[in-house]
Amino acid sequence: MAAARDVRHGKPDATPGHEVLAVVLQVRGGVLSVLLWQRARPPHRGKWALPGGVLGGTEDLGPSIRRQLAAKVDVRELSHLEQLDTRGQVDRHPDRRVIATAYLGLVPADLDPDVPQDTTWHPVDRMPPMAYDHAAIVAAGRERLRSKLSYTNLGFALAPPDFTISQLRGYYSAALGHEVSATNLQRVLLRRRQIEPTGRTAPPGPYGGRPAELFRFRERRLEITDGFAVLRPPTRPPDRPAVRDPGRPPGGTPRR
Amino acid sequence: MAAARDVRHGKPDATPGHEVLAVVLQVRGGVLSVLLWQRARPPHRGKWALPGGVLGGTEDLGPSIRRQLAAKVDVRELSHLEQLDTRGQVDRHPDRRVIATAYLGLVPADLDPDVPQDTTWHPVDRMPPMAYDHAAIVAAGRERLRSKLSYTNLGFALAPPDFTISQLRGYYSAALGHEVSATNLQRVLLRRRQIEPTGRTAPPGPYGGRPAELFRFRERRLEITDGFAVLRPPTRPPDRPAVRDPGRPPGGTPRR
DNA sequence: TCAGGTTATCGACTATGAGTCGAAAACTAG
DNA sequence: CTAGTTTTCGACTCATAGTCGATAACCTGA
Repeated sequence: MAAARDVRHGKPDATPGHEVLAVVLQVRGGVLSVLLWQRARPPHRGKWALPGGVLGGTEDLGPSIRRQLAAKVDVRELSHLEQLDTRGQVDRHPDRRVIATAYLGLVPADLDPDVPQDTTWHPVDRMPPMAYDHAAIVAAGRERLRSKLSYTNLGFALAPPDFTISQLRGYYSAALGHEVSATNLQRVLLRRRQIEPTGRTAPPGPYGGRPAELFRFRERRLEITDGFAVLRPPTRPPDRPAVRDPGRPPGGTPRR
Repeated sequence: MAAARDVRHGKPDATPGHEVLAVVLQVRGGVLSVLLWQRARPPHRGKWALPGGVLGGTEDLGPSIRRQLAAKVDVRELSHLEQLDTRGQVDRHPDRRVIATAYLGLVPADLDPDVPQDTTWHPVDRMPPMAYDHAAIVAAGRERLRSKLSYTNLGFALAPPDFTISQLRGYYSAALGHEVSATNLQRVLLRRRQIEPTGRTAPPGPYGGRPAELFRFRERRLEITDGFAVLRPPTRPPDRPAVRDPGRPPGGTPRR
């Protein structure tokens, strides 16, 4: 691979091109999936690629990725978009030098956005043959999501506006790749004041069962959960009234 | 500022240039400082800028920032280097479109690398007038350092090979911006197995006092501290299939 | 040599948040 | 009403972090 460098790029001082790409993730049917389109033309004909394209000459990075994404999916359904990293390997593109800035996009579960013919969702655990270095970029996106679920409220971007704890558990376990306890998830997210009950309930399942309460995220923009940094500042002064169990008002529990 | 866009950039489809920049941080005299050089020529003559420069035509991003840094500081003294983010605002450079990929570099305390005439260290809390958007990039670098100190072993990049807990406390509090308890720091880093005693001690201070034990970091490459992710996988006991099965055997899918 | 001052280390205690488990609640179907 | 199902919640345990004070190990000066 490195051997190809010297012969492949004729113009050493040519300004490299710049493209933007996006790893768009969604939990679909309980499985974390990524939006890919299949290339119809060389290079990498037939392989699957991330949505994206070359940066416009007067276009900022963020607006550019939104514009490119609009060709593959309704951008309004994106619940989150953040920059991932930038890759400049000389040989990452076979024809010419292209620097790529990758983004991570998220779509709430239960949505099924219209996509073009060449575009489909693929479970991240069963990726098709990928073009360029896009497989590595997807891996970076998964990792970013996984880690941010721990110390931010990013769950809001995976979940629809209202959800039960069971559903939320499904989104988290799909994104994290391991089982998540519903009890613990609820307690943790309530304590962090990320979610709150809506007061309504979801209809019971086919076999009955207690109807699940519906919750929502208090905030649908990214916030880092404070209080989880280690080596905190010394005893934070009486700034915060010591968050007490926000869950229930005094007389909450039903009869006996 | 946005009003200037349309008149300033004549060639809408011109390929933008690409540069790399680095926020190089070091704790100097107990104060977190950043390496800056003063521009001798317009634009932004006299203002201070981050080390960096345009990306070579056959140069990867990482090698490029190392090459550019070599002009300002001995790169071999860098204890850490990682990509920060990429900025493509059309008007971030007054003359032409330049996309910048920023890096975060760290130099261990107690080193005093040779730097050119135009280059000096500046306490991050007293920044001089900055060129371009470099002030914002420095802020991003500080934040990255601060946050990674909490959940990685990045402290190794701030500290010299051997150090006392007191010294280490100084590096951490300078980088974090608040006091850090030596007792707690030692216990936390020992438990995470980030540091270990060398068996030697440092000479006592001018007023005597118990000589401090010397410690070192076990690993001088970045490692994320596991066990601090919230919502961990379920206590992985001895065996356990560990395989998630979205579809449950007994029940069917939710009713319709 | 010893008393007093200085700095580092360490153990004990407390606080907080997370993981586990099982009982009870609230439904459906027959 | 009973049996089966699913959700909710309290009580417990565990792990890690923050605080405080006692003790150790060194210095200087009388």
